Amino acid sequence: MFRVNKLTDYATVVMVDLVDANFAIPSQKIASNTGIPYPTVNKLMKDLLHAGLVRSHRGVNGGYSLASPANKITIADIIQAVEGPIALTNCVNNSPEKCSYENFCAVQGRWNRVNKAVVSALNEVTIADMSP
Amino acid sequence: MFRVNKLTDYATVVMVDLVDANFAIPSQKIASNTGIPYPTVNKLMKDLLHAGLVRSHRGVNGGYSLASPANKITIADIIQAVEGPIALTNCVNNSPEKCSYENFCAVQGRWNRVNKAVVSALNEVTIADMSP
DNA sequence: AATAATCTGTACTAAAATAGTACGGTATTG
DNA sequence: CAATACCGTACTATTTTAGTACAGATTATT
Repeated sequence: MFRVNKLTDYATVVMVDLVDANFAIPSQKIASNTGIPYPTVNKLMKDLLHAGLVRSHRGVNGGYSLASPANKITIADIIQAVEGPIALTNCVNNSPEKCSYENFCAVQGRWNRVNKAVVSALNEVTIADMSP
Repeated sequence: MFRVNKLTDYATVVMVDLVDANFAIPSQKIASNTGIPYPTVNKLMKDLLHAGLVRSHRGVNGGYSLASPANKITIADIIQAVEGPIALTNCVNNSPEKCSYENFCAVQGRWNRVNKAVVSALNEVTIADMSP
């Protein structure tokens, strides 16, 4: 099935929960707000942090907040944060792997166009759009 | 990783191999043309046939041919043929499954917009575009 | 300075989806 | 009627994803 990871789905819910928050929200709170299990929220936050989509604050009153305005963070950003580079097939330019048929394949290079179209579609929707 | 199945990738190669063919091409021939293993080609052809993307002819001189002009068959068609309905998450309208958080989820319904954008991106590229 | 709250990194396990294989059966042509 | 080629189902192995655990690091508050 052609779909995003369940974790990516969760990640959008988490990100939407951070929209309009004035203070940092701890994982524990995010978990109870969203219904996503606490350990899973923790795992997600690490990925979102590494990708620079959220900021973290440790210690008492710590937690997470968005690193940019909600209308600047797109679905493509979230997918990339959780799943890595968007490469629909191995023969797409930014794929982390190589295609073994590359040399004689009839479609070589042509997936790039498809990939670009999908990435721009995913870049058109922001978490501000996803927020109630 | 956000990607199409390997089989979908193969399927585009197979479909491109059928573009400009004047006669039905047997699986065996498709396999040797493309480098995709024969049993895998067989499996693919069944899916493509069921989806109505190719026509089959049994017996001597049988094989497969495109069911429509190459510029009418899109990448979205092929993905759907091999992987089923395109539903990026469970909370998308045409998803075969249901989301268990549905009632209180903050993003409920909003993935539909993303899904639509992706589907139309995938419908803009045809196998004629993918063909050398 | 001590304490409690909270993030952070790594590694492991379990579950699910995908890829690949096998084989007996059916239709068509010559 | 024999050779060619499709067709349906079901199984197995592999890979990917999801979920869990836990020890360590940092900070605000008292």
